[in-house]
Amino acid sequence: MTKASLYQQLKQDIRQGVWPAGSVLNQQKLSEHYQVSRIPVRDALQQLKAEALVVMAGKASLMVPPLTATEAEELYQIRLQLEPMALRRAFPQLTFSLLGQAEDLLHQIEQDQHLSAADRGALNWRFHLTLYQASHCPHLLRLLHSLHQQVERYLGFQEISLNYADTSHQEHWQLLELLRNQDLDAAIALLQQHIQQAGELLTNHLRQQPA
Amino acid sequence: MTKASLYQQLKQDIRQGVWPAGSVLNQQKLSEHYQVSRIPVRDALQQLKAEALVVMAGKASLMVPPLTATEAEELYQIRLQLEPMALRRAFPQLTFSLLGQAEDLLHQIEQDQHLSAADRGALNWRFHLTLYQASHCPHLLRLLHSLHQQVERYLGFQEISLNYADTSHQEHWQLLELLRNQDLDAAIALLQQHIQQAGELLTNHLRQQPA
DNA sequence: TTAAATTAATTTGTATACAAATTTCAAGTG
DNA sequence: CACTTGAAATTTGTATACAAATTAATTTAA
Repeated sequence: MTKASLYQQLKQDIRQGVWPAGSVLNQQKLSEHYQVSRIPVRDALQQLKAEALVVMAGKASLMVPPLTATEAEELYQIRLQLEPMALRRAFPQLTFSLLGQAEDLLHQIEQDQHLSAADRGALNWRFHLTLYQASHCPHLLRLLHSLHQQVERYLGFQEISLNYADTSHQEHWQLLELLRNQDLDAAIALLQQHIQQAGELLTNHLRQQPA
Repeated sequence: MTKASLYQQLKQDIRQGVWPAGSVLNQQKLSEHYQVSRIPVRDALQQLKAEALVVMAGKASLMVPPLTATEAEELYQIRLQLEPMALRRAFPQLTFSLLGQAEDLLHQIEQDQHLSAADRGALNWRFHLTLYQASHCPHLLRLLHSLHQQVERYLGFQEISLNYADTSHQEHWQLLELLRNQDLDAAIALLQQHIQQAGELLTNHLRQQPA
């Protein structure tokens, strides 16, 4: 387990619930679990801490942060500001190649029958990122990636993905169509509605099933 | 030099140009300079890396990132989206106590005669933060803080601060006045103009004096 | 019984030493 | 002369050991 991959692995394990929300992550436990010394564990934790994927719990201990409905709403409000901005800045530089790549991802989601909710979520997000990448705004993309990671953990639940998967997927096709037709305003409007809806779904879920 | 303070110190030293843009930060050099072992240096660097206050330079080395005019513009565009949002969400929860605190900061800027450009910049930012804090949006505040840190390094230059200091300061008083009068829309409009102007000043400076 | 204080246990923070990787630089080749 | 190649030097990555701090458990006092 090399350093970069320990960071990746730990992040993935947090995402997948190996270390659930509220877990206190102590260095020795982690170093034993991943069969490395505490030093690379510390390195990974420092990075995760700076990204708010783990948070302080007390004076020195770190934990996987529970996400409240209020926080989720906040995160989606931020995305509601930034993702349209990313799309607007990407729009003039969208190539056929890029739109094709995005379309490929949508086909992939349709074809792969045995896709877990998590995997489908990852592909959906890659669809968004593929479009945004044309903006050539590294800081904006970094922020969006970071914001997405903070909620990613909660997107696998049945209550969220069930029934919504289809709607969301159809909206992705619509978005692609609007972009192909050079209708930026409509695309932005659709994107905003898309994000708002996803946000409401998550916050409602969190309000019903706190923690 | 304890761990948290090494992180703070290193950040401050980057801000103040001890390690200028483009500098490669190697661990041994830093550990000797700060009289600590490489371990706390690594911890601090990991955190700074995750905040984009240092960036990879090659496969393993880290450096203080130069800021291009394009990036500065990007960062200010992001702030232009998020700071109005922060003010909007803060507005209903702004107390007289908080507005008083903000006013105190403005008085402090006026009274302290021998204030460096950096110190004045820090107080100005604390003025903004004081208002935004009423929003009770931890993630938004964290982002804004992070965004500000990325440009802070460049705000001390004469070309930027000279002449603009007065304008900026007056706008802060205006902003406070509008908030006291419960005129949110005007406050937002002023804030947007305020940020835009600051952004243009910095990007123009960077275009003239690259690196 | 509760709350504060003290001690014991655990956990984090740091230094040193060594392994693995990267970077540099010089020699060799076309 | 540019371009590889390869070894030397530097630098980063990791393990172990120990110091300092935090957390917990236990005792003591109100």
